[in-house]
Amino acid sequence: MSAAERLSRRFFARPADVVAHALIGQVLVCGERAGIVVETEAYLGPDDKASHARFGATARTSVMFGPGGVSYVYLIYGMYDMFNIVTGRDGEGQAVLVRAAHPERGIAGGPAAAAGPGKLCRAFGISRARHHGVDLTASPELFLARGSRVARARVARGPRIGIDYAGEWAPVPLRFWLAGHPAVSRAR
DNA sequence: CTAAGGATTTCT
DNA sequence: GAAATCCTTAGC
Repeated sequence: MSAAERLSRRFFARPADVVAHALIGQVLVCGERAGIVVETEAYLGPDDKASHARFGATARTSVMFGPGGVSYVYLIYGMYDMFNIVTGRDGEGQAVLVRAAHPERGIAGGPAAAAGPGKLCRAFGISRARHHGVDLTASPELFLARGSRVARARVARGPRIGIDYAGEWAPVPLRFWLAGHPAVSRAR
């Protein structure tokens, strides 16, 4: 078997909604652990009222305004890490949140171990302390690799979760998932 | 259903 | 400084 093909800068340099869709079916690798991405959400930049980028570049969000292909990991609700990938070009402030994965290798806890963004980080061992601001196109530990192709018809899309405060942006369908996969969040 | 939990941001 | 907010999960 040939070495896994790592996703390149070019892959991540596209708009967040394009990357979020294209990430479904790709392989997330963290050390010895790996799984197939089955749910993502796109955050389009400072104008997107649901995005952390809506306040501009702050101490927390500065990496969002760097080049695509870099990780953005933050803490939510005081206890859960969220794994995001910056997309687009330098300065655009776009990112994709990886919400769920199908465990493939090295992950304890069964099929549901990476169902949900907080559980995904725990299952893969992704932490803010060690994996924030990592270049996924260069890191030997944390990166994305090309998975088997997923037919477009199998990728569903709908509104993002937990962003009711985002006004006109709340209903915009920027969440993507593998249709019918058990690890995908239930819509609210 | 709701409590827990800590950081971030904005407001006074 | 203080307080409200928060892209969640586990446990009643």
